[in-house]
Amino acid sequence: MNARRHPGQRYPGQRAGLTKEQVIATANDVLADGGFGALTMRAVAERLAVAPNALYSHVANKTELVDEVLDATLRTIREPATDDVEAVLREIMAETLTALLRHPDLMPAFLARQGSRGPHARRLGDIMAAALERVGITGSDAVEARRVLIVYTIGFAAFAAGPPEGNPVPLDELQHNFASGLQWLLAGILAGRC
Amino acid sequence: MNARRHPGQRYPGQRAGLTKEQVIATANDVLADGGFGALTMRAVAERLAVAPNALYSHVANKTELVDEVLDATLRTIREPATDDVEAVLREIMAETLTALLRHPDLMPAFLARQGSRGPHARRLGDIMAAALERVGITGSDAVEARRVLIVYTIGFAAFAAGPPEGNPVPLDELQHNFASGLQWLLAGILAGRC
DNA sequence: AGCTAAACTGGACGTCGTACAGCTCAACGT
DNA sequence: ACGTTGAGCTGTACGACGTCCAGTTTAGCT
Repeated sequence: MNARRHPGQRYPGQRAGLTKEQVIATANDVLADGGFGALTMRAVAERLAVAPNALYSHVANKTELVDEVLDATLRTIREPATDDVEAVLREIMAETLTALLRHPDLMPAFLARQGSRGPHARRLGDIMAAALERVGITGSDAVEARRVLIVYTIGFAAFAAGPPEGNPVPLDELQHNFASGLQWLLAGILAGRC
Repeated sequence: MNARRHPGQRYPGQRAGLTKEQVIATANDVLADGGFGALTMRAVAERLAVAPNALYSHVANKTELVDEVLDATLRTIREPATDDVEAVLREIMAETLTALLRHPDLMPAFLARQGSRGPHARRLGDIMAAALERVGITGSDAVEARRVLIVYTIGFAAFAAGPPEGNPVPLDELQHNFASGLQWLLAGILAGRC
C-alpha cells in the first residue's frame, strides 16, 4: 500500500524521508515491473513521489544504483549446510542462478561488471573459495575455478533474458541445461580430489 | 585516408554514396576507438560526414546496427580443418573467443541477444552441430551442448571487458583460464563417445 | 524525357542523466 | 533557548541521445 502521490506535493526544503534502502528497493520494483529499459532515475523518483534529482542525495549516480540493485539480488543466498564440497558448489551456483533469474535483463550489466563487487558477491566468492580450499585447491587454481563457475552461471542467467522476440526457452529446460554443464565443470575442477 | 569533412557540406538532396557495409564498418571503428558508450548514431554519422538521420536509410534503428556489428565480428572465423571432433570444437570456440575479444564491451549486448541471430552466428552453430552429430550427439542433447559452449564462451569474453577500474586481468591468463574450463566442458560433453 | 523511389538535409520532439542554485527543516553545540 | 550548519529536498536547465517529419535532389527505370 505504497502511497503513490503525484510529485509537486512538496515545496523546496521539505523532506520526503527517503533512505538509501528505499531507493534501491524501489529501483528493484521498477525493474521487476518494466524491465531494464524502464529503470530510469525519473521512474524511480516518480514512484517515490520526489523530484528526479532527489535520488542523488542517496546514490552517487545511476551506475551506483544499478550496482546496488545488483548486489541486493544476491542477498537471499545462504551458505549450503553440507560437508560435501561438490554439493556446496553445486547448490550455491544453482541458488545464484535462481536469484539472478529474477532479473534476467539485468544480467548484461551484471556481466559487464564482472559479477558485481558488492559485499554479497564477495561473500559468495568467499564461500566458494573456502569450499575449494578444503579439497586442496588454492592460489591461481582457485581463482581459475571460481572464475569459470561465475562466468558460466551469470552467462546462463543472461542467456535466459534473450530477445523479446522468439522462443523464451522454457525455464525447466534451462535449469536442466544449466545443471548438465555445471556437472561437467565441477567434475573437471574436482578431478581426482574428492 | 578517409576524407573527414565536417557535416553541412552537402545540401538537401545531395547524396553521400553510403552503403550499409560502410555504415557497419564505421560503427565498428567508433566502437574500437571509444567503447560501447561512444557507439552513437550521431558519432557514426559524424565519421561519415552525414547527418545523423541519414543512417536510417541503411539501417532500421540502432538495435539493428548493433546486431549487424555483432555478426560482422564473427565473419573471420573459419571452419577448423580437422577430423577430430574435440579439436574442432576446441578450436572454433577459441577462435570465437579471440574474435569477440576485439570488442569486449559489446558482449553484454551480445549475450542479451543470445549470441546474435545473424548468418555468421548461425554458420558457427551449424559447424558445431555437425561436429557433435559425428559422435552421435543429436536432438536436445546437441542443443544443450551447444548452448553450454556458447554461453561459456560469450561469458568469458564479456568478463574480459570488466569495469574500467581495477585490474583488467592479463590476456594470456584469461585465455589459459578459458582453455581449462573449455577442456572440462568438452570432456563432459564427449564422455565415452570418442 | 518524364516519373518515381531512394538518399539525403534541416529541424524538431521527447527522454534521458545530471549539475546548479536556492529553500527549509532537523540536529547539535553553546 | 537559540543561532548555526549541513543534509534533503525542489525548480530549472543543459547537453546528448534515438528517432520522426517534411522537404529537396538525384539515380535509375520506362
